Amino acid sequence: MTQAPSWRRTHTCGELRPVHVGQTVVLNGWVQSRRNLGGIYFLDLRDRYGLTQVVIPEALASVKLGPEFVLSVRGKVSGREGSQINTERATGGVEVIAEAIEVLSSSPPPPIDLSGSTETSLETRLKYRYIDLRRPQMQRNLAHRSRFINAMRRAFEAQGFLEIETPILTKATPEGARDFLVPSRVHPGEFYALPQSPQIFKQILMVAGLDRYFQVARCFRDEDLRADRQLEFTQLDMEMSFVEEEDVFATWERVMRDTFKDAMNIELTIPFPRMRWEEAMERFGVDKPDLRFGLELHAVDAWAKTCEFQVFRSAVEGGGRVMGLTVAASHNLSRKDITELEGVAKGIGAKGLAWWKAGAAGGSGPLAKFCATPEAAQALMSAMGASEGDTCLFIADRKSMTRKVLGELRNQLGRRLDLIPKATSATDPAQWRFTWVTHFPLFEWDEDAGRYFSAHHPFTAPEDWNLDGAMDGKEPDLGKLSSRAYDLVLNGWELGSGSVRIHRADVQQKIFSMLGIGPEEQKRKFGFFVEALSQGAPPHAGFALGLDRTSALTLGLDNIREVIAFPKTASAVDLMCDAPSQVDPEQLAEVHVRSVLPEKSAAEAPAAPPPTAS
RNA sequence: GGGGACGUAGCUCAAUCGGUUAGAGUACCGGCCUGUCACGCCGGUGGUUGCGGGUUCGAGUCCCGUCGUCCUCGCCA
Repeated sequence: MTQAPSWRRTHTCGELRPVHVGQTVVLNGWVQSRRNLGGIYFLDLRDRYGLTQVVIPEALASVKLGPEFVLSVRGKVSGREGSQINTERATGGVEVIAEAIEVLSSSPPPPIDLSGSTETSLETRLKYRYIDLRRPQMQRNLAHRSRFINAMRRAFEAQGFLEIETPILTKATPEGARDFLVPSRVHPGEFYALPQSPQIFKQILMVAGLDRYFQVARCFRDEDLRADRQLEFTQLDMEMSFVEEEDVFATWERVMRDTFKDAMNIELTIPFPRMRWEEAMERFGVDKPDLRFGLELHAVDAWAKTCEFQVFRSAVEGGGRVMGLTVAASHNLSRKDITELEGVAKGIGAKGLAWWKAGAAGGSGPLAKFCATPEAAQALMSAMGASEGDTCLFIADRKSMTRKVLGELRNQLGRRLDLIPKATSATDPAQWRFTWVTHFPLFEWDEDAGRYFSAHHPFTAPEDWNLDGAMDGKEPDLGKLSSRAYDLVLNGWELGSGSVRIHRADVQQKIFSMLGIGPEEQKRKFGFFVEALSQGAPPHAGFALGLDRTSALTLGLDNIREVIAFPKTASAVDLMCDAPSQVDPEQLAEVHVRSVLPEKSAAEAPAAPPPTAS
């Protein structure tokens, strides 16, 4: 009795080389393309590892083989000579002469072009994600992400960190983003929340003496989506005890250096620069500066205060700022460019955009008449760091608006004027400009709510443990307090954030009070946490890095959907499985929940749902 | 919640100022082809122009509504 030959592969589709010539092999994979020349018939078989050309002999030419059919091909490896060699392909020196073909699975023509000749809409890609993910580009993206995360894991383990899992079903957190709620079947009327981050748990792990924790943690925030934001996202979360900022920075710098080397063969230079939040805002207008180009903001308040231009003077006298950007003459910024930039500025909320073509003799443009004297012109050029013929752009407004507008203009000009240097090679470390931004404000005023909120989160240590006298019963200006929160910024993207934490129960309670959370509410929502802090909490600090963003950025992509296997659309829908969706009334009853739809939807509810496109 | 862009064949797109039977490439099907590798050549199938209403002699095109996708502001401790 003879055993039927197995369909199982002996090699992958990216594996065969001239050294295998003469061997009988079995390949498994998807039909990428067919080229039937009549007397000879070629087929490319694809799997995650590559493409291999298969030659179909006459005897097998009648087997129906459509694109994306899944095959097992048994055959002999044959060498290719001269012009037959495909130098574009790793397996191009060989081909497999098929002796037997088994169709493991068939397929209709795919709705997504897998040859790479046309770009399919994201909508179709997400609906048929299982086909989209067959594309080599997507497989490369996911492989890169996997390598990157695993390299980080090794780097943390090498530094003595323990990977510890924390709950997904947890307690709703007041403050911050909207929670996803999960009704409890066992406890009618009560809800779990999905974690916005493992924040409280990792701090408690420090209280528990675990000393060094990390986790690849899924986080959930029920807020609107963006190209760089999903409802659920992944962080490399960590926390460490008996440390301060510099210890956290040094740990992460080693991790990033090792990870970039390991996953991408890039030699990062460490340490990364540090700058206080105030410095970042003053020099770049944003808290996540792109350091790949200059074009820094210049303060011209002193000049503005004494000039004849009423808009500038009143801005400064009213407590605002006058600042500007200097665009080198070589960029030939046109009137049309300036008009467009003014549109951008107004879109953000600026009242206008003043400009001046710098010149010792007064220059030109709307500001020229205020620079009529050589002294005034010279002083403005000096304040703006401008040379003859440079174009200066000015915003005069409230401090925060001035920075915000110029920060955005700076970023746009960076792109429009091509100020970002091109990488000299794939492993050029100069294209990765990291920086730490430190000492963010502790609180931010919320106009609508009429109260202060934590700028980072309420567990962030203040720069001054005495809270500028608040611990002694005084009442400081909350808007002026600095925190020990920090961000890691790469090329203008916020990769992650963290802080030194409050390890003192009394300070934690004081912060809650400052946020308007009274003793009762504190006890109900954070009682267990404050109690933990009061029972031997070590000083500790931590950080969390957004892995979706980091994976995308290190692949040169600006949309995190390209590094997430099953992402959601801008309206938070999973197009493949059509989630969210209605559930059976029995299911709702079981968890003691009844839907109360908004007016409009409620009126439509009895009608049949519209048919979905098929 | 606000703003902008888009929605036409399985896929990617075109269709002038509102005017003939809505086209092309690709895919698919059939035929030819012995060295292709996005094979080539010939032929063919394929459309409720997202959906609903309106204006008009006439709507893919204009108007209103609605649904969906993308970007963005708000939001995202």
